[in-house]
Amino acid sequence: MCEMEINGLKMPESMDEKTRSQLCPVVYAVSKLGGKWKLIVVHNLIEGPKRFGELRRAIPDITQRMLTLTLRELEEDGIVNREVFEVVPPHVEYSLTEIGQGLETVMSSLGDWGRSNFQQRRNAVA
Amino acid sequence: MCEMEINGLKMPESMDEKTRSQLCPVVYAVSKLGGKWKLIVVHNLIEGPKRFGELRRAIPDITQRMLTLTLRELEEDGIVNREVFEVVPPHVEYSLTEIGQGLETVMSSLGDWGRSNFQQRRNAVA
DNA sequence: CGGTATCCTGTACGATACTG
DNA sequence: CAGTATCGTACAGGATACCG
Repeated sequence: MCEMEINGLKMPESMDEKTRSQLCPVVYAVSKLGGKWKLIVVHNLIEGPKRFGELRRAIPDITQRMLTLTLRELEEDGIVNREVFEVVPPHVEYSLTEIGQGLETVMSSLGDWGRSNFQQRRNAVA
Repeated sequence: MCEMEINGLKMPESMDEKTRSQLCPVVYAVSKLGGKWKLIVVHNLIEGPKRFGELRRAIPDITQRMLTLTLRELEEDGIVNREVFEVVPPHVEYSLTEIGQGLETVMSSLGDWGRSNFQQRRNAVA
């Protein structure tokens, strides 16, 4: 289940359970996308590039600080691109890299699940 | 983008941005699956039911306490089923509910992304 | 075996103020 | 506009011990 190939080689049999589980692609993905805001920010960039302020308005509960930190980490992980236009007033645009766009199917399946789960549970109450 | 229907009705136009964003299915999904361990646990139940101890061994870094708490929350959210066999020694089995199984596509796309991202970034270094 | 019950801690996150 | 810089804290999560 948790196979992850490294340079075309499967994980060696000798590898212990712990290291093994840390190389699981799902575990790996979760480690990159964990935290309170990362998926939300990615979600908001799926449609196309957005400026800092646009993201801020689209995610009302996020603080300026957390938006900055989240974007920096996503950038470091090669998920988000940051483009600075040297004008006054400053203009900075964030967009998904190729890797980031690879998350589109994740986001849409997550959205599908959210919708149907929401429905089912509402119906259960009603 | 963040449409979520309630009893077949779209969100009213009058709803403000904040409430609106909280009804986004992606935001909803993330709120149910956030935290350090939920997706990992779900991932481990995709293949089929597992006992408490099996989960514990499959996720070496999780503490007994966090596994319990995580399973309880997943149960409360209708994602995981808990079945107790009244024998000695105790035997408890956890499995995915129908809602939980709906996460299969999420998990597999997440796994796909993890794999390819992992590859791309390794190749970039090499 | 599959848990609770306590106690404790780190850090992820928030609030506020300031700036190029 | 798009950020840092500081400071403060709640709470997610860990360690340990004990139990039916």
